[in-house]
Amino acid sequence: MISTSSKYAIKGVLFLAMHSSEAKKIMVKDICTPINVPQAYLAKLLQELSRQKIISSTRGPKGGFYLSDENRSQPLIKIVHAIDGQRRMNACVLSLKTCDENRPCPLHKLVSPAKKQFIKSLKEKTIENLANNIANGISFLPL
Amino acid sequence: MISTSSKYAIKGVLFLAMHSSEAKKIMVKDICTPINVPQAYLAKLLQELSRQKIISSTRGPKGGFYLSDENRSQPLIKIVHAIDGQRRMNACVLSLKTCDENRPCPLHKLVSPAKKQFIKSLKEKTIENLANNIANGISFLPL
DNA sequence: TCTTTAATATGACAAATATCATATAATTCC
DNA sequence: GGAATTATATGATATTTGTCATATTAAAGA
Ligand code: FES
Ligand code: FES
Repeated sequence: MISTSSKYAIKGVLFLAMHSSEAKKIMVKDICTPINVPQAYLAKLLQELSRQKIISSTRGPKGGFYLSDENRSQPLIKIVHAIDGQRRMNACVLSLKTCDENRPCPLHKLVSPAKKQFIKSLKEKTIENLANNIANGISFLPL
Repeated sequence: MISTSSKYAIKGVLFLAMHSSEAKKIMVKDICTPINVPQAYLAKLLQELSRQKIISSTRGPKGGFYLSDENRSQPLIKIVHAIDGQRRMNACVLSLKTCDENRPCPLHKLVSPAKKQFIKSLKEKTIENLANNIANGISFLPL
């Protein structure tokens, strides 16, 4: 449903949301350990997100990754779409060509409401929203 | 969330539910084409399910796979547990070690209700239930 | 302008998953 | 009992996904 890459990307972005700012950029090597993701892998993912303008970065000394205010206001789903593409999330559980109400697979009715709800959440909740939850002890990031 | 193998297995079992009986066994080569799954792959999966007594089989001429009445009354989740193991389905979306309410990851609240609901359906609905839906044109199997 | 620092780009490598192939064992029918 | 048939067992290959390594490019500061 959601790839390991996306999971890592989300972890990384949420970490940035909590600890970085335009004034305080963070290097991958300082992100990977606390969120428990291999450094080179995370680097690749953050680079991709940066290319897609979902997060921000600058290189050189004092450089690193960070989140602008605009970045923070983006919905979570942007991350997973950037990494997994648009299709994966919307695909049929049984991998039928099309997943729609007209010609539903046997599992469609079981899974569709649940999945719609999840996708809705991903579209509604912003990076900032989730970061706030962590900050407030409502949810937890590492490990 | 649910592996390709499980998808194939479910397709195969549902096909058996619709077309087989103790008196009418079906060979893999007659199942794989209509449900669009590679023959050798499907064979392996059905063999595994047979070993785990989730479906039935006999070899030799007039042999093949089939579903007994007892087989039909089993919940869907048995198939996915047999193929994917117990863990996969219950794992945290972000792959944290434990997924529980006490120390939820940032996505837990977004995905947990949806997933619980889906798992519940898989536990409640029997193979027969879904087969009936197909028979009644409520859902569709092939492709 | 030169050195250092960090992201970027590219591609090699490893592991997991999915797919295919072959030999063996059990059942039926003659 | 022997030939044909079909599941079973086992393992090889291919593809995808995840991981690692290296060289390049841009920014900062002296
Ligand atoms: S058709 Fe399979 S999940 Fe919608
Ligand atoms: S802790 Fe991540 S989904 Fe429950």
